[in-house]
Amino acid sequence: MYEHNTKIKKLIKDKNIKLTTARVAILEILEKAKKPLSYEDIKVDISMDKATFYRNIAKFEKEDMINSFESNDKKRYFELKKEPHAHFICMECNSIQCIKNIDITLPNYEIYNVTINGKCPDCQI
Amino acid sequence: MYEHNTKIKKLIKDKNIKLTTARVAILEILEKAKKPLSYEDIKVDISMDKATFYRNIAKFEKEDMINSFESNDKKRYFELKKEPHAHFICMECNSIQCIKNIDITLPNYEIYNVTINGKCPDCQI
DNA sequence: CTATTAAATGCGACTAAGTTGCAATTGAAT
DNA sequence: ATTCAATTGCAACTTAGTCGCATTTAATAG
Repeated sequence: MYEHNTKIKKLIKDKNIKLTTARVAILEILEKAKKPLSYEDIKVDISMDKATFYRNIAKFEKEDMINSFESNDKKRYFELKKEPHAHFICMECNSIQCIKNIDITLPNYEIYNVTINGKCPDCQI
Repeated sequence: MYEHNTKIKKLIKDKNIKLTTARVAILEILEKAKKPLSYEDIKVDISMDKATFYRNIAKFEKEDMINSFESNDKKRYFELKKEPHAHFICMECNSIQCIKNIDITLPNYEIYNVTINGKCPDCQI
């Protein structure tokens, strides 16, 4: 059905959730990608029902394993949670870029996610 | 049909778009609100077809009169464009707050919009 | 190793924000 | 007042994401 990978398996086992092929597959793709992916994106690589995908994503978010945000194209994008960073979304070409050299703090607020919308260097006239 | 207001009328006339009652009504409500509103929000005050609302919003955005962003509840929120500022969206209570004392610049990027997701002070345990 | 059972999967039907086509209406300009 | 393009409102549509339910799978106990 899907490929396997011991590192990813450990990641799942460490949380107390069931180790399933679908979960391994999702996390493996997210790790390989090294950029946020949507359901449409993962579907290119593996055929998985969207209900399964989104239900697992919900579980991963609850277990604090992934981040997500909505892009310009109305789709949610997901990535493995590593060092916190912001995302830039270009409103011209819809590309998504991870922005690491920015950090935002607001006293008394807990910040999960920062999204910056605008025009990327490539899309300036 | 809707209320009128000379200040808003001027705002429309200054762009080269038609002055219609729907447009006056939308801008007037956005101005009164002083916070971003969704279609659902404006519909509480005036009965306007959603196609009319969204088509006018699209025109306002094209004319650079308003800002918009998507909140946690999957709805788009709109506000009159004034001083640039970020928005904080609480993922617990879905409230939206304007954050003025933050400014983000990225060399070679044009930034339209910054959204911060997290937990607001009221929602910390 | 097999039986048990709670959790996970996949399918199809559904939801809801936003979009589109089109006929009727309105507002700016002559 | 007349004209004509732009705008409005309705209904039908689109589409990402959700939900119910019957079937399958993974973890555990025996």
